[in-house]
Amino acid sequence: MSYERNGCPIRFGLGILGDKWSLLIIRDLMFKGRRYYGEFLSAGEGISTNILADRLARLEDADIIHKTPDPAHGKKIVYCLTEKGLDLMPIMFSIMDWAEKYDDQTEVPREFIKELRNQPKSLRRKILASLK
Amino acid sequence: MSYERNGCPIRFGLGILGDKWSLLIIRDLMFKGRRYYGEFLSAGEGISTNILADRLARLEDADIIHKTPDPAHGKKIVYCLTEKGLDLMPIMFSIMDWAEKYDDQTEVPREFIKELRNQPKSLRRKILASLK
DNA sequence: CTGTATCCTTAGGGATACTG
DNA sequence: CAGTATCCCTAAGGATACAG
Repeated sequence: MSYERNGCPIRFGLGILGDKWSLLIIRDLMFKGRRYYGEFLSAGEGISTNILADRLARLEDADIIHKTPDPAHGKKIVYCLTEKGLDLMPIMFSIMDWAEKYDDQTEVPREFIKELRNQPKSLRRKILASLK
Repeated sequence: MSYERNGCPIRFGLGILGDKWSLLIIRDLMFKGRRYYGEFLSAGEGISTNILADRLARLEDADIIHKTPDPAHGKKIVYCLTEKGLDLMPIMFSIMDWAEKYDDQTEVPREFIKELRNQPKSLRRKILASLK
């Protein structure tokens, strides 16, 4: 009910963008080198455990993120962006551009983001993997 | 509470993207030639009058849209995008690209959208004004 | 035609305690 | 550490009637 997609790309996009938390999680994965449940939790945004777990599950269902057991630490679980998730990057960049122009509180993106932007897609994943 | 901006462009963007209706109204203004309250209402999305009025007011507060009395018809009111609103276009395009790639229900954007995309920004407004 | 006002329902989400 | 399970509360939003 309320809003079905039926062929509109904007409505489709709103399925992922149209809530308060998903895009922040994606941002953390994409630009901040956060990869663990605990890192999202303590990111200072104030998301609560149940909501975080719910969004992670939804994003995984939508094939935007992917979870794997951390090879290094036995217990931990690592989240990473899928191809589909990485392909959200142009949206992120265009939002950043807009905010940079119209929000005086927005800081200029960090250097590595500018750099990232100029790389071919194939290199972006490597750059992200080397973060932090 | 909950989520303040303090310098993050994504959080800033979520002010417009992070709800269910605003982006659909912007889409209607930007690509569908809808300009009147009544046209938004009967767009088939099922928005109700109070919500529509509220979103229009918010978008106007955010300087994304602008309302003027219709010079032609005495009673009507015309909504249009401001410069700031028009500058959301790259975000729209990037969402469309993503949806076109990953949503099999999404139809290829109509020809004029492709055309619009290739125009310099200065011409886009004119093209939009001639819509419908 | 463009909204307000009201009422009511539901979904989102915070807090907290608990589990594998 | 990575979640579930509750409980509860608020804000979002649908329906409808009414007003300028």
